[in-house]
Amino acid sequence: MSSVFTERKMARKKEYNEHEVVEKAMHLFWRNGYETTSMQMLEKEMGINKFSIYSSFGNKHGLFLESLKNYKKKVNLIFEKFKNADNGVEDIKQFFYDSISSNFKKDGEKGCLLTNTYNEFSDNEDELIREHMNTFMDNLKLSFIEKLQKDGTRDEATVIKQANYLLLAKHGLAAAARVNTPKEIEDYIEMTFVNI
Amino acid sequence: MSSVFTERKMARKKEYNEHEVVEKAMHLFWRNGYETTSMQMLEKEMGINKFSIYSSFGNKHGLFLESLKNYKKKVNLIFEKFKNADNGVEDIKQFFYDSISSNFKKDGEKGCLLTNTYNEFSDNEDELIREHMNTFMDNLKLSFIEKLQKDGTRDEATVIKQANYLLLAKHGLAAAARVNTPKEIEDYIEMTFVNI
DNA sequence: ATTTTATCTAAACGTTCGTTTAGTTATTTT
DNA sequence: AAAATAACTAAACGAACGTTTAGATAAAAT
Repeated sequence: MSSVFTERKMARKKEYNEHEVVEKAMHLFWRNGYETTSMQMLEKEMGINKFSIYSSFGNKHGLFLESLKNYKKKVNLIFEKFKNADNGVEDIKQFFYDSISSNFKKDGEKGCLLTNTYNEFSDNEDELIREHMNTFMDNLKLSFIEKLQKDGTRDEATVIKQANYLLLAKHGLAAAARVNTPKEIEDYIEMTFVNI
Repeated sequence: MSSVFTERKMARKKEYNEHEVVEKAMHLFWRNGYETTSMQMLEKEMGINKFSIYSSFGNKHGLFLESLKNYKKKVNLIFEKFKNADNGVEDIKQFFYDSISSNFKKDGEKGCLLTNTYNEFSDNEDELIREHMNTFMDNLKLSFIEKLQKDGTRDEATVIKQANYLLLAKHGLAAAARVNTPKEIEDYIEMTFVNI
């Protein structure tokens, strides 16, 4: 990744790896959300000084954006698997399972970082964050539509309606994953796909 | 309501009505959440001085609890209608519609205050808040179970599974109502009940 | 070997937060 | 009318926030 700023000739090596500290920051943001995570907590979790954070990422907001990008990379692995699969609606269900399995509390993480962020910033005018969220949601919806069109014989209206339904279900699922057990989530996914 | 503290003989009348200012505080908390709402904003919205807030409600947390109670009163009107109805599963669907209709953006409110609070405090150790949330969720689930048992011929396992499903759907719905349109929400509710 | 400069630590910055206090005003009690 | 006191205004409190700065350290360039 290297610094987000223009590279200069270096006089002293960085004692930390930027990718590693972003990974740690991401997990902290994931556990606590943006506002609740303080620079002091980040300093401790990332194991580097505030100055180092600022020189590498500009400010807290810049660090959060890098954390989001880092999270998106992981999500994209699942998303690519989903798009490359070829079992129609069954792929969507599998995608739900794959998404949720990564949403579970390895070390206190709650739900999906992207969905949490979408909710935390829903009434916020932060353009950069909204851009991240909207492209993510749009991509998801388009993929659902594509899968639904390829599979079975749905008319256009049904495809749109079911895609909307699945998008909301996915959103609700990620929110619910914050407070429900894997078993409850599993039942929910199965129920969701009975009528798709 | 009167003050949350013991009543004393008064030397000067309060120039505000406590119920009215709680109503205003509730709407502000609803729009912004607990942490994002500052005492300064509350002061302005409620139209009274900080001192008055503290003498009436103790602190920000006390004011929030009063706001939650106030919100619950409104929710309970819908909830009572639901419990007193006698059309089985159809009542649950109507309850979803009734709940959601109150979640829409009259003046920028986002979703359901109780669900928002449940999410905002999900990793918080605040006993009083958790108590509010848990009793609310438990009551909801019990009511769903009761309705499902009375209606049709479901076995015990199916009742439990469907009640869990509906609870998650309701939770997800309230979260989704923050960022989706009424039309999308309506489609979602209809889809939800196809296989119940 | 000396100079230069990026990175480090640690302290301090100005704001804003929730909360409290000091002093004034208005109403009740004597 | 005077005394007592609850409710008011406005200023101040300490703590925590995100951010910046001053000075020490270490590696590259000369």
